[in-house]
Amino acid sequence: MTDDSDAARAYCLDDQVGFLMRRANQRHLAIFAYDIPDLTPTQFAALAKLHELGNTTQNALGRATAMDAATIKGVVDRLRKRGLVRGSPDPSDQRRTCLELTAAGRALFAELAPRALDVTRHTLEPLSPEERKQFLALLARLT
Amino acid sequence: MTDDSDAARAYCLDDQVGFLMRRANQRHLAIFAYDIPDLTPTQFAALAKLHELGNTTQNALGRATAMDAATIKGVVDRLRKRGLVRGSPDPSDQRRTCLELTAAGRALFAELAPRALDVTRHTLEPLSPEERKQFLALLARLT
DNA sequence: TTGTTTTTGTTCGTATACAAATGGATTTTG
DNA sequence: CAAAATCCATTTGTATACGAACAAAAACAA
Repeated sequence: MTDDSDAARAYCLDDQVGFLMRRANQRHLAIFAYDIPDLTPTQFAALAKLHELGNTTQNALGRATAMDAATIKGVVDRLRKRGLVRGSPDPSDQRRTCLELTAAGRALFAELAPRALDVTRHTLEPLSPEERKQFLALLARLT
Repeated sequence: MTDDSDAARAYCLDDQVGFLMRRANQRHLAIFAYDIPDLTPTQFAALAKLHELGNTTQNALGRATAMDAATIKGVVDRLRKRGLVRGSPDPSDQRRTCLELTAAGRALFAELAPRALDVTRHTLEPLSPEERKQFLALLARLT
């Protein structure tokens, strides 16, 4: 005899999207860390976007990689400290720092890109090719 | 004329599962924070599992909620500080602390459970009922 | 042109996350 | 039983995440 509400009795954590997404993400992060011990997923994302966009502003890179200003700052700081990214003042806007990949940054990205594609493959491995397409299409609509 | 590897040219961050999952999770977390400002998702997960399992050990609760020992400690500490969870030493095993919900914890869970179900609904809102089932089924296989 | 609003980058505070190391308690094993 | 392995909870260190506040610079408005 409980005095729980209906919802309290009906609520099952293991069936909630949030919990499933968190666990799926944990599994993905473990795969990433195993396949690419060199960088964290966010650091690699910043590297990849900087490679894709060419020179960019720090906050713009943050928006392109879905990180807020405070988060992208830390990520860029660590990439700069490792000599993978370089910043120079923007003459047309004194607030901005223009970011670009260093030679080492480009080289590392070229080395890691194929492994990053493997990470995606390994993450989706439990699904059939058809299911992978479905999953990615549905997932993209929840962003 | 670039000297990029094929993979470096083929790599598109926005198409990678990891990036999509991270963004879908961000959207979900924003929905959660809006619908349930009282607790964080992890804190609520711990509350819900403790409600579901009854009295439990701290590490066992961590395993049930997919948090490692260091993470669940912080979560439980904050729940205890707010008087939602109470701990007592386990007489049969001196290493353990037995956790249980307080009356306030049970009351808060009963109040929040229906809203937590709304969070799941809101998160999956962009999908049709059929697509939601598919998505959850596929997602569960990636955990 | 002056005053308002935005944007940029930074800092602070809080909350996950997890690796790694620790000390104490329990269990397993030889 | 004694040694080894395991488990519990904790601590330290690093890395996302994000809200909030900030100063300086730029864009915009009246």
